[in-house]
Amino acid sequence: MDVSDTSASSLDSAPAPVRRAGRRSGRKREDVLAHACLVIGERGADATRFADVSEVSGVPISTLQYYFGNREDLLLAAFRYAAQRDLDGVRAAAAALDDPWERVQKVCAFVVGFADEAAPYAWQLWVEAWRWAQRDAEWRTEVLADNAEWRGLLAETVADGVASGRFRADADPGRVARQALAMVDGIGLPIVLEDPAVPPEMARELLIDVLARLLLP
Amino acid sequence: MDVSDTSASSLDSAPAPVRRAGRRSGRKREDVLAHACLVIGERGADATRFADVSEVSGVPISTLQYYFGNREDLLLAAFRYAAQRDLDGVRAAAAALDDPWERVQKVCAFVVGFADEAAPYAWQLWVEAWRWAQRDAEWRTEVLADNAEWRGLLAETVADGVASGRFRADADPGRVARQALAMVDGIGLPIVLEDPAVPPEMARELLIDVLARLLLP
Amino acid sequence: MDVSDTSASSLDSAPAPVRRAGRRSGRKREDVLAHACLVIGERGADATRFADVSEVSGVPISTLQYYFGNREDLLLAAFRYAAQRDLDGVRAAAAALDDPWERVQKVCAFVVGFADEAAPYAWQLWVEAWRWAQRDAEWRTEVLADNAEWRGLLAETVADGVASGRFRADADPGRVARQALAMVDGIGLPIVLEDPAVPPEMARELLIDVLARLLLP
Amino acid sequence: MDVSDTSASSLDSAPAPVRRAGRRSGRKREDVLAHACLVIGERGADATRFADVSEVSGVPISTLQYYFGNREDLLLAAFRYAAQRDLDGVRAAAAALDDPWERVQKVCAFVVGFADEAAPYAWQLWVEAWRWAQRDAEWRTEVLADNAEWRGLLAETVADGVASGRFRADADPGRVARQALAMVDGIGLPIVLEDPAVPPEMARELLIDVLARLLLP
DNA sequence: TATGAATGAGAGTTCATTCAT
DNA sequence: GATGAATGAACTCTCATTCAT
Repeated sequence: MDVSDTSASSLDSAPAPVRRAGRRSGRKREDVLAHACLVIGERGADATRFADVSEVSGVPISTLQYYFGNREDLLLAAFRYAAQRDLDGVRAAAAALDDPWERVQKVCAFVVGFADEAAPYAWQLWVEAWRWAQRDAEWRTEVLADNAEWRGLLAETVADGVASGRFRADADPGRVARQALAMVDGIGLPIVLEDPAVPPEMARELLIDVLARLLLP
Repeated sequence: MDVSDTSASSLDSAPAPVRRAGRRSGRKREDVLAHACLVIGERGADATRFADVSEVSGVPISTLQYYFGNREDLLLAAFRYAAQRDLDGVRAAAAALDDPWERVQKVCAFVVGFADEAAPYAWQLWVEAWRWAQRDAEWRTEVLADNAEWRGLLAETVADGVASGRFRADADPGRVARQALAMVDGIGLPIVLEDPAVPPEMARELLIDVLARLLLP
Repeated sequence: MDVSDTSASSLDSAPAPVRRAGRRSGRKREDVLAHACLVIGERGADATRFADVSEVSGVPISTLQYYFGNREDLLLAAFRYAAQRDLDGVRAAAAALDDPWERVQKVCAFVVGFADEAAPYAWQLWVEAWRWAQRDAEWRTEVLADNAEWRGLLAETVADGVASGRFRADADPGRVARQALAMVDGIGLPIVLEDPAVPPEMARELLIDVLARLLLP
Repeated sequence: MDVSDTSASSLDSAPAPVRRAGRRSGRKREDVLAHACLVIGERGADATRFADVSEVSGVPISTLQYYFGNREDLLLAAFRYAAQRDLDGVRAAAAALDDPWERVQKVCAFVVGFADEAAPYAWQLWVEAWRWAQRDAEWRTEVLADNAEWRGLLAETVADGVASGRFRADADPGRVARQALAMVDGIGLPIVLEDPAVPPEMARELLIDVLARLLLP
């Protein structure tokens, strides 16, 4: 649980920033954010100090403040970065699949960490974001917008499947997307807590079962 | 968002402790915990200071420490208190219902705050507990045990319904309980965030729809 | 260095109170003081809390306060107890010796811990007393009086030796007593610090050498 | 006994830092340490709070912590500073004297505060250091090293005197140094306590008498 | 642009002490 | 006479932030 101890495991393996930003400073900024996400996932947002991010990213504290201003601004920037990155990732992964049923499963699996492409600490960052969104308007906007993106992604896929006849004709894309998202969020809980009563394999199966009842003819 | 400002709204309406404990200190202890739960729900556990609980409950800081020792121990005690209280509440509410289908709906509705008997901030406390459980073994144990209780409650009801023929004969109580719980946890999210895309009434309907597909013949 | 850890070594072996006080409470009081001395020697007076003495002696904190009043009063009482006990001890030990030269050595050896009769932590308690005496009038009085006792004891012995011809005729009892006491106090330092440059055996020899130069013909 | 009251007497007369360090912070750091030594000497190390040093030195508490980290580290740094300063002082004073006998007296007189060059509270700081050294390994190392320096200084001087024939030919520098140091430490006690039975002039004379017996032919 | 130095605000914790029984 | 409950005071320490360079 200690960042400095896990340096060998995950915090050092910050995924290389996805897009090659033009400006050099943008490059460094993204690097910092990727590291910040790791710290947030590891410690939790409330417990994430400038000092932590500084230590992990190698960037001096005052430089972090120069870049991001507030501590809270840094946190929000990190969440925005992660949200975008995850969305980019899942879109890329989904685009490679033709079958709507497989696409739905991929999208759902992504957040919870089933998929290999899943970003580290994706679900933990989600929980952190929820918490802040409950109490901060700016975060709330951000989270709701992100939620809408995911919902749209799912709805679109569902609509595809309905159109192609792969899914039940009476499946309402918007409704099912909301239900699927809820299932995903809910089934993620025991996974992250490593609840022995709901091992990952069972969780996946239970999730897919619900999805099937909602979608498959 | 400020506790002292909202004192008129909810923080003062600490629910009267349920059982009249024999010891005077036990009485006061529970009172403090009820108040602490309100603060935690309002501010979040990380942001809950001794000073906040002291102010809201009227008990001096050093007395809080005398009672609970650590700040973290206070937090954990509050969660334990809330978990037990909610469980007691939902059990009482469910016991009054004969129809398994209505019982299932009542139990599910309880957590998310649909039901009138629902404890204040029940869902917020849940999220807080999840977060801590991710990083603290003691919390994890507590949360998993509590999860098991709810799962058991649901499974039991499902089994009743299957036995009475109210539910589909092929409904596996354990499986459905896990799925229902996931759905409840997941659908709570947009409710708490007051996501305009998923208003409470829709959330309830979407939840019940899934439950119906899982249970009803 | 931890009291609770050394419970097996020394803190439990509180020497049985010397005199059989008439009152039962006096008995318990002495017992507490003997324990308090151990804690003071182990931790230092400043770091000696009511809680420590309570834990070691088994007497509740409020009872300690009921007995001794202030924390400082407890400390002072403990020092008085130890000082008297040590003085009683060394007088008894010295009385058993006929030869003044042996008596002098016995008295000197007592404080530093050479002698078997030496009380536990005698020297540590001395240092603690010095420190407090520098800043507190009451302690100062106590320490000076105790110093005078030891000086008198030594002077008396020196006078005996001079009278009996065992010591140099020109040895001034008062002067030599002061010098001997200084030597004792000074040579105790490396012993307590376990200075490898001045092992106990060497310390004893160096001390006796000086005494010999002062006293022997 | 109160620092704020005695500000006019001694605490304001912080000796100007000896060497003009290059860095500005080094300058300020030394200044703080000089002040800290005064507080420690006045109050005792255990009773020395950040607030005291802050008030006397005019440096904010958080800055003290920024400089030294811990309270204990501040204390240790202060002792190191004082030890070095005293050693430098006595070496300078001794270097000015040709006669070994005078040099020995000067060195011995220094610690106890006879000499004019003596640092304020030198002996009090010694006692504080002893106490901590009994219970803390780091302090012990420091104190033993410092002790060794003083012993070496004395032994060197004795060897000089023996070589020059000023001292007895059979005087063993190492032995005599140990004995002299013990005498110095021991005779300092009544001086600091202002024991009326051993006024400073008598203490000095008693000390020199012993030294003479050890060294002079 | 980037960074080290410095500092104020705030929090947890310890501990002696008071009070009621 | 003896003891548990309760509480205020004091202190250390962490951390975000400001300022100067």
